[in-house]
Amino acid sequence: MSWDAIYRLVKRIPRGRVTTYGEIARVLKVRGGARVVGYAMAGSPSGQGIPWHRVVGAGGKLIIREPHGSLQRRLLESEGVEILGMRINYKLYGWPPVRKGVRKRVRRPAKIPRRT
DNA sequence: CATCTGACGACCG
DNA sequence: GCGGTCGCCAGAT
Repeated sequence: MSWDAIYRLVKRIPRGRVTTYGEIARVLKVRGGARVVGYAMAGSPSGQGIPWHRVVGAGGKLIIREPHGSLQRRLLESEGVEILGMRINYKLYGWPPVRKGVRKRVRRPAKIPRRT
């Protein structure tokens, strides 16, 4: 897994929305899971428009320690994301990375060949 | 090669 | 809901 793929996905997060390390890990099938995604973000090259601040912990928790924590907080608030304590209302601001045009199609029990 | 350290997350009490 | 544990794995030492 190249971190580049992670960065590309993060770039797609719209302003005012957030997603989680775990989500990214699942969608891109990162071997190391969420933790490695966090590691990738920590090493994300600055000045390349990567909105790292839009990536939060599971459930919308802000887990970044200082000195970047407060920065993330500021950036998010400037985008209109409401922060309560150390967390965000993920139900409201969460952005699903998955292309959900593809809803899970429930397998119809196909018509039972009715014998007469 | 052995250990340690995380911008994580699921679980459990 | 909150803190503690444990599993995860990629670098750093």
